Amino acid sequence: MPELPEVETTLRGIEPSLQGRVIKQVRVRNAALRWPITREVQQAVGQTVQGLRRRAKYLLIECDSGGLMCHLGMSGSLRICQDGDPPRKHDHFDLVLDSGDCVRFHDPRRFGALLWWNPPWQEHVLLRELGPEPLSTEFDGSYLWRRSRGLQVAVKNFIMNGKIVVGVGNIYAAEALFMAGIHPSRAAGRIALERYRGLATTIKDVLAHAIRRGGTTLRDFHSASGEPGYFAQELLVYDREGHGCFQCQAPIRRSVIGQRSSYYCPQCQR
DNA sequence: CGAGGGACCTGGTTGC
DNA sequence: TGCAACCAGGTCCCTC
Repeated sequence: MPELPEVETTLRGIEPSLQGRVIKQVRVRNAALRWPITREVQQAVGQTVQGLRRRAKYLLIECDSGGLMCHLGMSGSLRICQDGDPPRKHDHFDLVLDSGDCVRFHDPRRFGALLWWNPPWQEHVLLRELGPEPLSTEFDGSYLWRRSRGLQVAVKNFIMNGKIVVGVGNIYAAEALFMAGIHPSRAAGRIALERYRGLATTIKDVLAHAIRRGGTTLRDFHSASGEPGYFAQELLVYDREGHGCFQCQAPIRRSVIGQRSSYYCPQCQR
């Protein structure tokens, strides 16, 4: 479900309910997420939420000292409800606030995570080695070009590698490569600087545009308020196998690259 | 070091 | 209708 735009949409949705509130309770119904939820997260109890931020696809809830860190994995979502609303299946934890609101985490596949971090969050082991944010100025074509020299890996895997750049998931990798006219299985080290300039631009464009649209809803993504995202209607290649390319009418192809489905136009992408 | 594959989970869809 | 196979938005970790 969640790529960077969906995480950003979620953050914006829960922020008004969390900002400045005291966390009264961290209620764990099922600790068996990607990593077991530990007792450390109870340090949040009694602390005031100072702010929310996103790093890669991690949501950080900054408290007075330290904070919580949540990842939505493949199928996770956070929504605001009232403490006392009956939990549904797969509602694994709640952050109960002094307002009576409750931030509720739902995740059928349980690839998500809830962790505690001690400051500075930048040094957390899961965040320390991450590449730049795609929407930052340090991420550009020359950065991609520099990092890719000598690499044989497919460019699609390259841009989905969080040590290179964060937040580019399977959907938006396919979309950005199509818009840049680059074949997803081309070796990353065999792409010229000019083409990387184009790719960095399309990555920024597709992510920024999807955020404005409230994320992509393919199956079940809903924002914190329950609204679906509206980007799915605008996908150019993702999940369009056999349908005509919007640019040249050739049938869109699907192939597996790095164990993930990859969609591309065999005519427009080289 | 880079590249590739398995692992973690549940549920929806597809095809026999 | 039943059941098995396959597929899914992420990413860490192991092996070669």
